[in-house]
Amino acid sequence: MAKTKDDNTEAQILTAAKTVFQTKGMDGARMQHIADQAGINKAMLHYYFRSKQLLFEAVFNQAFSLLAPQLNIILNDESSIEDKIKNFTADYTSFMMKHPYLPNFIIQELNRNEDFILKLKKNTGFPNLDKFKAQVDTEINNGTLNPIDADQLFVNIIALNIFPFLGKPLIKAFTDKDDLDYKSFVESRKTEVANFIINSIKPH
Amino acid sequence: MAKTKDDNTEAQILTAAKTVFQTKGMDGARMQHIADQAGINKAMLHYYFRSKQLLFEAVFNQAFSLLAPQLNIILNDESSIEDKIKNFTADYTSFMMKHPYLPNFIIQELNRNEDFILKLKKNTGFPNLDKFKAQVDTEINNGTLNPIDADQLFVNIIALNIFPFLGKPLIKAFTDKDDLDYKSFVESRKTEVANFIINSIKPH
DNA sequence: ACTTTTGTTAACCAAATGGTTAAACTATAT
DNA sequence: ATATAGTTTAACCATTTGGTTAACAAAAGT
Repeated sequence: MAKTKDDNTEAQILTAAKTVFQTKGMDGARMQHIADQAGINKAMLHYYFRSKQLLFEAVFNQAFSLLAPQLNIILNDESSIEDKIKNFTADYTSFMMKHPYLPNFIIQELNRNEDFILKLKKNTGFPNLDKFKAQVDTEINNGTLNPIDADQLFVNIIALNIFPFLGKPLIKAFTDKDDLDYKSFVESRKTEVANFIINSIKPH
Repeated sequence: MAKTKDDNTEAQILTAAKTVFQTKGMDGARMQHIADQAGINKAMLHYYFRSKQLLFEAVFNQAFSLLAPQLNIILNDESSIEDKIKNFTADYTSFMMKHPYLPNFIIQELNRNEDFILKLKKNTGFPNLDKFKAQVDTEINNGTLNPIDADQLFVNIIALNIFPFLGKPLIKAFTDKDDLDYKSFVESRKTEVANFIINSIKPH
């Protein structure tokens, strides 16, 4: 039984839609498949969400709203850059190990429809780099950080953390790991990645 | 006249199919769209490639065979790790700026069908990490490299280089860049990324 | 010349797909 | 109890989609 114990039908639909959209993508997902997964009639999907597009958007927005708070660890926290990187790397990796389809889903759908992110950007709570950039510049002036462009550093941090979830099949093949090996490989990145970054940007 | 048309209908189809599949993905691509793009009748697609699946595989294999030689820069070249990283970062980024849909296409389709990479792995010329790993270990023993797991280093290198092409819409939104800004941002990564990595792994 | 093979097209087809409808069922309020 | 509003279902519909067919055109053998 894929059916979760949700009392209301709307939530059941969302749960099923999340599973199907995140694994198949918008184009690969089928309304009938979502209905089957939720154990209800296909007409209910339209009764509650009107169209595939609107159901998809509900799922996408929910997925994105899970991601944004994760980024605020690195963007709007009060600790030092070094601590932020350590915390973000550990927290983000833990979080994504629980939601492995999330990164690929978001990346894939944003690439499919570039206009889509404009709507998200209008939301309050859309991640903002201002504070992070100011802090990086301050620490560079203090001499506690090697000179680096804050945007570049930010991209490096998220690249190192997100890529293992995007490129899992590729990395598994290149490094000859099975699923279990890969899990512990990612697990060890919780500290490895932070050390790798800090080693590069901290003077010594 | 005889040359332009007769010579390469098959190639015209492949070119059109490449464009459509790489931008829309397998599920989003339409045979009619590919035929229109190639300026030919839809039945020709089946005449030359039998099915959507086989046409897709032809495109995918061709795309993957473009990627593999790029990786050999870092895997099977004779230079030092430091030079390899510098060369790979510059070359790979230049190459991907010319084929911006390639990374996302490959990642997306490998995630859609995990079995797919098993076929690729059987090909001769599938990237192999053995030499790279041995070299990393040697340089660590020589004291010319800080201790690091070769698999982790490899993933870090490709993550930092590939991610800007996968996450372009996301990064553009976070860092508030238009397409032109983004292009020069990626351009500067040709050296930034190499320096970032080398700074982390070279003793000093 | 003519026969065979290869390339090309328009028309067609069956299945799948997102979406609709009208009727039936359920709970709630009066 | 009965009317009302909300919920659910099976059957249906129009369109899209990958794929086929049969006839036709152009080379290529012979």
